[in-house]
Amino acid sequence: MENRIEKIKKQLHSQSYKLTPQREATVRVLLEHEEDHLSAEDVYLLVKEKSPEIGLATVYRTLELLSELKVVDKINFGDGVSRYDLRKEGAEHFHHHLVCVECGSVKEIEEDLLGHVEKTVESQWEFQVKDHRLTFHGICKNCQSEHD
Amino acid sequence: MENRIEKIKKQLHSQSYKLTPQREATVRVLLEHEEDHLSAEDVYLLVKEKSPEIGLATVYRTLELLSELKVVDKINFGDGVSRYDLRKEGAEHFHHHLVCVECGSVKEIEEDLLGHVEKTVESQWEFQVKDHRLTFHGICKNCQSEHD
DNA sequence: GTGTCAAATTATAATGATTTTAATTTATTT
DNA sequence: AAATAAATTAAAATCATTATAATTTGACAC
Ligand SMILES: [Mn+2]
Ligand SMILES: [Mn+2]
Ligand SMILES: [Zn+2]
Ligand SMILES: [Zn+2]
Repeated sequence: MENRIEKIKKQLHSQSYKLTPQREATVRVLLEHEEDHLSAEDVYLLVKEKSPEIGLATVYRTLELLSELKVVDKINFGDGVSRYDLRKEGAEHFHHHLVCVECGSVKEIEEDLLGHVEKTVESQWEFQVKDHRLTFHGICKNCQSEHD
Repeated sequence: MENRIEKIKKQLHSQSYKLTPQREATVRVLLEHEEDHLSAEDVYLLVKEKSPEIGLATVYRTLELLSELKVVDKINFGDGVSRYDLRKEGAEHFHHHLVCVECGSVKEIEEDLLGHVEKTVESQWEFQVKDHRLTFHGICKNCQSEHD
């Protein structure tokens, strides 16, 4: 944890941003909820528990900043809000998601899986791939068993 | 064109919805801009050219309805608006997108490409895939040549 | 240490996309 | 033709996000 924060601090400094108390509190919440997909409001409420004086606008600005630095990825599952997802430690690309259309659960896939597909895209479509967003919609393991 | 509209009409009827003049006008706009990725507002303005009496709320409701029927897919490229994308004729799955981070252009890939990956997801993660969303972010052919 | 400046934050107001509401119109059934 | 349900309109409301103005913080110069 402290280790990850140190790294993020250095990333901020390298672009001459500071790790303010508000930013640190926000990062801590993100680290403590790494599996989740929190909205700005969600993050705000969680940060407020430990740092009640923080403002919602600051959380928004911090998340935007972390997004520019690629510390988090901003994603959208189609409900009306943006969600913020920490990059996995040392990950080159954004990870994938499995969204269950029955129960709404979201599972993560950290394996890349797209190496071959990206090579095809680069050669067939002459498009130089930098990153990807992949989400599968379907029935999760749980909901499958409940069905029959 | 008339052929596609007939099909959509039948899809609506099968769920006991009607193809009202407003709905037809909206579908026509979508068909005439199949390559584009129009926002609700975009669609509204285009429909208004031929049917000036239509209301924005109707366009929203129509797009929502078409989305439920899987005639269109609602997507989000990270700017603040939802965009509505017609399913390709007879397509089983949603098509993929190549978004250029330099110029913002969006290109479509109709080939599926994910067959193998989906098999892996089904067996390794025991997740029954129904559909997918895949977007690549990178440098388009045009912007590549301008670079050097 | 005190003054100065830029960056960051706060509280609040504004914006803009989308949804809801109430009244009206249209189409369908009796 | 009257009754009923579905769809639409115009307007207001909602809600996520962004902008604004005033205040605070922290680094640096004197
Ligand atoms: Mn995730
Ligand atoms: Mn498309
Ligand atoms: Zn499920
Ligand atoms: Zn480009």
